Amino acid sequence: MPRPRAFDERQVLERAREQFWATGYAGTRMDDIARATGLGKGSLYGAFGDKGKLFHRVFGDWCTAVVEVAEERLTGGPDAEALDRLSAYVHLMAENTASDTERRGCLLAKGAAELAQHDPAVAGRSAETMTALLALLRTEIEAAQRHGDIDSAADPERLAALLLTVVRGIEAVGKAGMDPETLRNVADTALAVLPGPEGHERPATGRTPAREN
Amino acid sequence: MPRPRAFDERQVLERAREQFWATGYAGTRMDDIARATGLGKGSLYGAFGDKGKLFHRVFGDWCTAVVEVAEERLTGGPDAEALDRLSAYVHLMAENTASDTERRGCLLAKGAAELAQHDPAVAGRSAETMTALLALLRTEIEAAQRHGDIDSAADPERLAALLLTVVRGIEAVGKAGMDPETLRNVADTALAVLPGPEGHERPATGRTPAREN
DNA sequence: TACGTTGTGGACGATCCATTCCATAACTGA
DNA sequence: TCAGTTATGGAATGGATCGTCCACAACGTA
Repeated sequence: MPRPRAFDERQVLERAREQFWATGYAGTRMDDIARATGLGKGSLYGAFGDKGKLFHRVFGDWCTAVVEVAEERLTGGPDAEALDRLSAYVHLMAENTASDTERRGCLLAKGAAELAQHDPAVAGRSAETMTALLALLRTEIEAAQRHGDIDSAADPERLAALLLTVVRGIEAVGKAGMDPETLRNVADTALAVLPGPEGHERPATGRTPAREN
Repeated sequence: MPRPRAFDERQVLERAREQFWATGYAGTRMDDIARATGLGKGSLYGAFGDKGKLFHRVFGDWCTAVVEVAEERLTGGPDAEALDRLSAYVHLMAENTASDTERRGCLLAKGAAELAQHDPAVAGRSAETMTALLALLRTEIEAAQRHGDIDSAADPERLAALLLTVVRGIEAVGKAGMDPETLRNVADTALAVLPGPEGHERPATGRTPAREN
């Protein structure tokens, strides 16, 4: 019986995300979001509560999406392809950062940097996300170890933590201004230095002939 | 002939840095800085210009300090100890993040995350800083290669980029909520997977017996 | 078709914040 | 001691911003 909403909630959240992403939490005005989404303030506040609640909603959805992307790329395949999946995932993350020409970085990192210290909800959500990513990486590393692509004497938890750190680090140095080519190389190198099965040296750490500096 | 300043500029900048560090750029009010430093607004504006200029000053000083710390730890020693210096540096950075109980992260990362996209000065300064750190790491890796501690077939530029990414990544995942013990382990693991001289396996990637999960 | 309920969007009020202003203080050189 | 110059700090200002409010719109139901 009531009047139905004239907007698509999903789309509004997307626009709001773009705005927070572009200008941060404190730097984003509710008027900006109203303009970006086409909604009036009344609808905005009526549907999502205040600025903080809206951000938490956007941030939470983003964290969920980050984990989902990792799940899609990493889970559900034969052990024989586990290393390939890991490689594809790390390269995908590097490519995302490398091609982020606006240098917005990741909303997760940006939001955590700005708010984690003072907002327990943001801190908790980002910690959860890290834990989830870590678990996914660890599972794949164990799979690769079973198949003999990674030294089974290595601690999968430690290697997973290292890969996660590299992935998040790529994002950080990308935002700090490192050039895209180097970012891609970092992904290569990180995968190349993973300890291979004992006695088998992996070659990919080698110098890139095309580079002159 | 003029009235002399009643404050120590260095100390004021330190306090201002603490404030920006704690609450970010947009989240810091000039009143906060006035209270934190004990200065009146007149003195503050008279001495440092506006909020933006003050932040640039603080940010620039911090970048300089970051590079200086790296220089102190990394440069000027025999090749035989280059790997030790690298190890000490990476562990120091991990320790800094691990012991940052307030989870403020690094002002460089925080400032870059918040402002690099819109403030060319911040973007440029952080990029410079990355380049300087990269060069320092590369030099030490080359030294370690000369001494035979790192496989001389590996590209020092790539390894340097990887280490820098790990160092900045430790900071990022630390802020995102990863526990200190894991952060320290990441530093260990990153150093352990550096390609040793050919044929010599490095053992430190192994599982940690004390861990039960 | 009339009514009740909820959505809509822009105007409004209260607050906040960066910056300026100014009366006064502190100091030096004459 | 006096004059000139800069520092000081708090009040004032002007603009921005969050959240509320309200008159009106749209829809289902009786």
